[in-house]
Amino acid sequence: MGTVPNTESHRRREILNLLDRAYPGTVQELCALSFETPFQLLVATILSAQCTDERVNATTPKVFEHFGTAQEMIDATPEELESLIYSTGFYKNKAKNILAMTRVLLSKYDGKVPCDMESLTALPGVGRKTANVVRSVAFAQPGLPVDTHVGRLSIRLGFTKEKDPVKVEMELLQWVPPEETGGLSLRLILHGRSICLARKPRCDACILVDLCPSSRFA
DNA sequence: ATCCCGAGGG
DNA sequence: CCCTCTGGAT
Repeated sequence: MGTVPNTESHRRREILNLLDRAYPGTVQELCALSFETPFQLLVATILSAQCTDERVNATTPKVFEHFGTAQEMIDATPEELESLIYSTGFYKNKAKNILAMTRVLLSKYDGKVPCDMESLTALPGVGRKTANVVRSVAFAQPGLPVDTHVGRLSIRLGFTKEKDPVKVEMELLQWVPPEETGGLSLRLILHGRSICLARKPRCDACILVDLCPSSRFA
């Protein structure tokens, strides 16, 4: 037989292993958003657009104090919600989307968050990235959120040449084990924020230098 | 100035 | 595919 070792698949596997070691923990532990239910994670993720997790976590306790479930959220007025989430930015869109999304949850899903991709992305204000966060973190389902970091690092690491987030996701799903998709996304985000910066990647401090085709030491 | 776990509309 | 929506931290 003498199967020739697939060096590319080995390289990818080694990158996943190194990321696991550098950023250990379960998907739930790696997710920086604080939440208690799928509904709360969904709201927190909508709020996280162009906003730090830290600010989202400073905001959600006050929101969930009165509007922690779909049944409670439906009673919030747009103005009330807007003022509560104001500091997360895009507050008008976010408030409108959260309320519209809540209405659909109540009318179609008995107030519960669905876990399949089609139902999730059909919700107002819920795109593919948000749906993948909810699936992988709240439901422990396969899901690979591709944000700006995941997209950038995927190109630099030679995982893809695509820039479209959906295409990046599709390519990664072809070889990343389903149970590792959520964790990989979170680890790439953490690595992108701390080391593989958009402007000045800190290759000198990167644990992946030897495996990265874009390293300045490559 | 630039970045922070985006989504919808034209 | 481009634009818009937005405040806060650095």
